Amino acid sequence: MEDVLQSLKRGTTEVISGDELARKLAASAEGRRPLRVKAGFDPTAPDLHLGHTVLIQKLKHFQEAGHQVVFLIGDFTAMIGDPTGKSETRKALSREDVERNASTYKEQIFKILDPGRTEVRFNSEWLSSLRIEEMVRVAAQMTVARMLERDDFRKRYEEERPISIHEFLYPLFQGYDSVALRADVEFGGTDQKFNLLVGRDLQRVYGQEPQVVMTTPLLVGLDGVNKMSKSLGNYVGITEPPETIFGKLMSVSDELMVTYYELLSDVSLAELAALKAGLADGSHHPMDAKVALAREIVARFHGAQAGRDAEEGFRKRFSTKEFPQDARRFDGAALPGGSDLATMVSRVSPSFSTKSAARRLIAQGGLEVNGERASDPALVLPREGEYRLKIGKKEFVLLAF
RNA sequence: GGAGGGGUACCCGAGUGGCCAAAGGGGGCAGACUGUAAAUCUGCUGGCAUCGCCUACGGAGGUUCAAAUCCUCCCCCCUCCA
Repeated sequence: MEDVLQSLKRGTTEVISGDELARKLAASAEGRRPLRVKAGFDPTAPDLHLGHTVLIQKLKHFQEAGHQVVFLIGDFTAMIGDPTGKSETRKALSREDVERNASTYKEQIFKILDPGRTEVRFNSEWLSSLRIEEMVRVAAQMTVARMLERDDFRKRYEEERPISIHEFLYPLFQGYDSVALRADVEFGGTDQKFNLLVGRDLQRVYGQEPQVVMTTPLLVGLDGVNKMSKSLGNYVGITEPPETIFGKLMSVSDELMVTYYELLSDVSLAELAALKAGLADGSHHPMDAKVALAREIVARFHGAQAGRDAEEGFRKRFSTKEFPQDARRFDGAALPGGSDLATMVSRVSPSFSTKSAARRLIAQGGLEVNGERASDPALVLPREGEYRLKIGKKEFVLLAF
């Protein structure tokens, strides 16, 4: 029992409260009633990345302990707009958009979660028909002063930046979701803490036992500074190709690698401690540790074989500097006659898509043709045979005439 | 309803008639170094091209030999007072 509790708490930042969780678990075991564990997601961005999986891994742990996961898609709350920071009004999603995004979600989360123990719900189910009287009742539970306790609201208020009224509704609706779902536990990132606590308050008002609130850390993105997010481009998407995931993970700093081990890996706490010790005294090479991590993550989403293949491809490409077998092919016939290197690169590479950019790249020594650096942008290659192009650091293309 | 502040390149932010394709920082890209790390150093960072040309400082007009900078109208954002 104690072991279960510890494993469920592992990796969380905060549990409010641990005692309540223990009590609920005990009651659950006794009454053979699984706990309802809720986590909410925004339907506008169905591309999950590793940052989301920190939380999903936790849900999985609950599932493995026999509990019921409720995967809530906030389709209604998304329609009124997400209050994070900017004043960009979200365009309303059509029913079809939401449905499509939801199925993408399912496809992705079921790489980790067990579909048989996962309930997928939409909050429009109860929110879109919520009577205005009911809404007033909900809103009456909250004061402006308390809202302003929330970190981002307070900051914006102090800095005299605008806060719209509807942003105040967001936490209320999220809390109401917990009432509607009769949640026993709610998970969220640490930035969700306030919202999660509102759920407790509302549940009390509705005569329910308050949910236990569990928060997970926000995963830092590949840049090592900002939280992982798609819009910042510092993410690893779980549907990305194996070699992309592998390559991205290999390029993180050693420091960040340790963080990733802590939050993403399945290695035990003991193994993790051993790893850290090894890194510290130099007996374990950081790159080996990084390879192992990358392999594990790739395997999680693409299978063990894909993990091994990605590792091998990576080693060949970068350690032995071998031209990759699976390099993208580009048909030389698509190039205009008499194309110089700059024109060629601009047509072939999505990263250097203007002639100016291509010219700069080449002049700076970022292009290799058949293993030789080619630094004259005006050079014209004979239109015959095949050329192995290395464009910049990461792009390999086989150009064939 | 009234008063004031503001919209500059991917982002932040300087620039108030020519020396402005626009300081500085961040980010990004490339090179060196490496473990395709990180840190560091160096260079580049609107487009097309042989001098040069085109596009660009919220939008549309105007003044001027010359406008991000001055004038007019419009759009948008923010703050304060009521």
